[in-house]
Order: sequence, then C-alpha cells, then structure tokens
Amino acid sequence: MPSGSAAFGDATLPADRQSQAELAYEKLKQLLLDGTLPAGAQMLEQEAAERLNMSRTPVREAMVRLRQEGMVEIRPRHGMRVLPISATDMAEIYEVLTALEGAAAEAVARRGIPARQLSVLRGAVRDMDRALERDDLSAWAEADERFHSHLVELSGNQRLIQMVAQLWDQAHRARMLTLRLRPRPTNSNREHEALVEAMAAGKPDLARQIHEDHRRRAGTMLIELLERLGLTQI
Amino acid sequence: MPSGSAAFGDATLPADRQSQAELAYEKLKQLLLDGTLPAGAQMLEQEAAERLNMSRTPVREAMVRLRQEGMVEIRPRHGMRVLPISATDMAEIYEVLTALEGAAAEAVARRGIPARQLSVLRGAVRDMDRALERDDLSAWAEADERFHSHLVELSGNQRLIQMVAQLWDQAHRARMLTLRLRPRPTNSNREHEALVEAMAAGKPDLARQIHEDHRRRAGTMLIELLERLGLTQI
DNA sequence: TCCCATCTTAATGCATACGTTACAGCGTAC
DNA sequence: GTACGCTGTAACGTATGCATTAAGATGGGA
Repeated sequence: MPSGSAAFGDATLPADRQSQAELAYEKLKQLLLDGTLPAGAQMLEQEAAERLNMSRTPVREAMVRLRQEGMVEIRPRHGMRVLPISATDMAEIYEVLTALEGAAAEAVARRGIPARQLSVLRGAVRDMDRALERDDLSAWAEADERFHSHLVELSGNQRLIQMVAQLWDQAHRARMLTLRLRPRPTNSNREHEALVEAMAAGKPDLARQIHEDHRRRAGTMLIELLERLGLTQI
Repeated sequence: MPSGSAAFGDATLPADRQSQAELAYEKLKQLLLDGTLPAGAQMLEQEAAERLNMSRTPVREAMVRLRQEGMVEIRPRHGMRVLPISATDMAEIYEVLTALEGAAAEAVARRGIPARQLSVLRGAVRDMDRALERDDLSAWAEADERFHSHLVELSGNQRLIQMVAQLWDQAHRARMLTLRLRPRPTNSNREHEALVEAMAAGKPDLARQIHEDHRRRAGTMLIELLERLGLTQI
C-alpha cells in the first residue's frame, strides 16, 4: 500500500512535474552510480517499489530503461541485477569512447571554439591541477569529468553526446574504483592542456590525435590495472 | 477484450517464448522501418494494443524502448509519434557513424581478418556490383547494409555494434527515400573494395582513412540532397 | 551422507481498474 | 465573423488483480 497520499491516480501528469517512472529511473540510476547497489546486486520490482514508495508499474518501466542503457540485466525471477564491469567491458567502452571523443575534438577544432567555451575547458584543467596538488582525487575526477563532458557538448551532436554519456555511466564504477589504485594522473592534465591548445589553434587533426592517444593511454592503463588486480566484479 | 485466448495471464514466460512486450517492440519497430508508419505518424497506446492484440501494458513498454532508441517521441495525449529525420539529424548520424565504423575498420585491420570473413565482405561487394548492373537498387542497399553490418560485427565490440545498429535504424527511412534520388553509387562499390584490400593487407590507418572518407562522402551527399529537396519530414 | 523428485511459494508478465487532466467542440459575448 | 471560456470525453499514468512458473525447500531413496 502506498504511503500518505495513497489514492493519487496521478494520471496524465500535471504537465511539468516528473512522472513516477522518471523518478524511479533517476533514483535507481543514482543507486547504481554511487555504489549503493554494487556489481551483482539484485533488486526485485516489489523491493524497489516499496523503497521508492510507488507501485511496481513505474519501477518496471525504469528497469527497462536501465537495461537498455546496459546498466543492469533483468532476470525473470530475480529482479534487476547490476551488471559487473570486466576488463573486456572496459576495453570495449574505451575503444568506443576514443572514437567518439576523438571525433568531437576534431569537430570542435574544425569549427572553432568561442573564447568563453575555451575558458571553461581551461578552468577544468586548472581545477584538475589544483586537485592534484591537494591530493584530492575526487575533485580531480570531478574536474576530469567536467572537461570531457564539456568537450563533447561543444560538438553539438546530440547523438554523440548521449552515447558518450551512456558509456561514461557504464564505466563509472570502474573509474571510481581505480581512482586510488592507479598512478597519479599527472600526464593526463598535460594531455588535456595540449588538446585545448590544439583546438584553440584550430588544428583538427592534431586535436583528434592528441585526444585519441589520451583516451587510448587511459584505457590501456585501466584495463591492465583491472587485469593485474584480477578485478572482474566491479 | 483480447481475442481468442483471452484470459491468458501469460506470466513469467515459458522460458523460451518471447514476451508480449518483446513482440510489441519488434512489430512496432518493423512498422517504423518499413514505412508503414511514416514520419510524424502517431499511434495511441490503445490503438497499438488492439492492432497487436494485447493490452496497453506491454505496448507501453515497447514504446518506452523505441523512444530511448530515438525512433519515436511520446507525447502525453497523442501516443507515440514517429520522429521525422531532418538534414541536421542525418549530419549527426553520419558524423557518429563515421567515427564508429572508422574505428571498427581500423580495429579489424589491426587484428587481422580471417580468410572466411574476408570472403563474406568480398561477397557483399560483388553483390553490390551485380545489383548495380541489374539496376536493382533495393538489392544494392541490402548488400551495402550487409557489408557495413558485417564489418562492424568483425570488430567484436558489442557496444559499438549496438550503437551502429541504432544509428543505422534511425537513418533507415532517409536512406530508403534517397536511394532512388541519389546518383548511382558506383564509387561506393570501389571504396568498399579498397577498404577490404586495406584490411586484408593489415593497414589499420589506411583502412580507417578509406572508410571515414567513404562515410563522410556518403553523408555529405545525402545531406545536400535532402537540403536541396527541402525534405524535412522523412 | 548425498542426490533427486515433488511441492510450495513468491516474483513475474500481463490485463484491467481508476482518477486525473489535456484537448476538442460548442456556445456566448463582442 | 471572431475570440474566448466552459464542459465533456478520452488518453494516460499508476495501482492492483490474477494466472503462471521457476526457484528453493522438503522428504525419501540410494
């Protein structure tokens, strides 16, 4: 039985407020991303429904969406199960990210980048530097994410943006886990800097080359790390 | 009221048979791809449910999936609406396809390609040639699709495969429409041939270069064609 | 002691019920 | 003739009911 405002046949939504299904999607995704639900964790429809204080219907819709995004699998008797990320998965993800972000960097450099946007990117690089000085890896990761996400958005290609975001989400847990196991990402910052300059100078091929190398290096490092540690359930 | 076997609480699925939701997804997608539901067409949940002889529940799930794939939008009062493809959309799609398939070609060339697979690709190119000789554009399109899809699958990257398929689906209607409006794709066949040889010779950079040029050319041609014809509701 | 068949139970997929709300159609006022 | 407001209806979002079935438990046999 629903809680307080029980008999809310919520119906065709007051136009602005988000649906229960949307809410369920966001809440569940958050649980996946922040590690509350680790790899392999299972959650029944009923369980999630009670937790989110709604019926199974919108929960089910949310689970279907998460499955399509490659975040969970749905096993007929066990609800949704958080998909583990293997080294192979990371290899796949980084291969695609390399191609997509490389294309984004090239496109941005070709089209030219407004001063205002340039400073956003430079600001992110600066924040990464400062975070490293403070040994604040979380802040570094946040700034890194900001840099990449802004770069991709500058491409203006909605499909590219969405796909990169999806891959980024899939890899999120593995990135967080390896954040403190990997060597300090000093080079990473310099690579970002070089990329920014290549784009500012309007050198598409160079920008792409730099970014692809950057991604490939990061990917290889992560994968070797995962394999070395035998981590297969991230 | 459902038809014949009305009171079938179909329940947790006989393990092998597909769910109603899956069936609805496939049927609706087919309607989108074969043009039965053209751009802008709308279909209510109830309508689809009656057409497919099931209740609204699985239909709704199917529509949610199609929305996430970028095939339709869901408008609260009007059911799902088939998204039109604009020239801008095609530009986005081809930009991403260029990056993804280019990466696939490079990966395949780098890893090396078994003789057996090579002959599949060569077979597709041959079929494209023959189709052109017969002026059979449908057959050409089919062989072209076979070539690209096989190439991508050879990459072995499941995520890349899935994303390319999704973009391919989104562009499907526009490709079909322009098939008979565009110049005969004679060059296209030669480009495919060159790509196969580059991969066979184990030249990753060349393979990627050839494929990217190929995609870019095809994309530019299609987009100019669409813009010239003022086609915005494909 | 271990393995397998049977049975119980609970999770599910789907159908249906229900309250809400957006939109169309109509009438009235200007 | 046009514009505006009202009202009825129908589509939807969500909740719930129901038949089905697979997972797990239980008991018996080897």
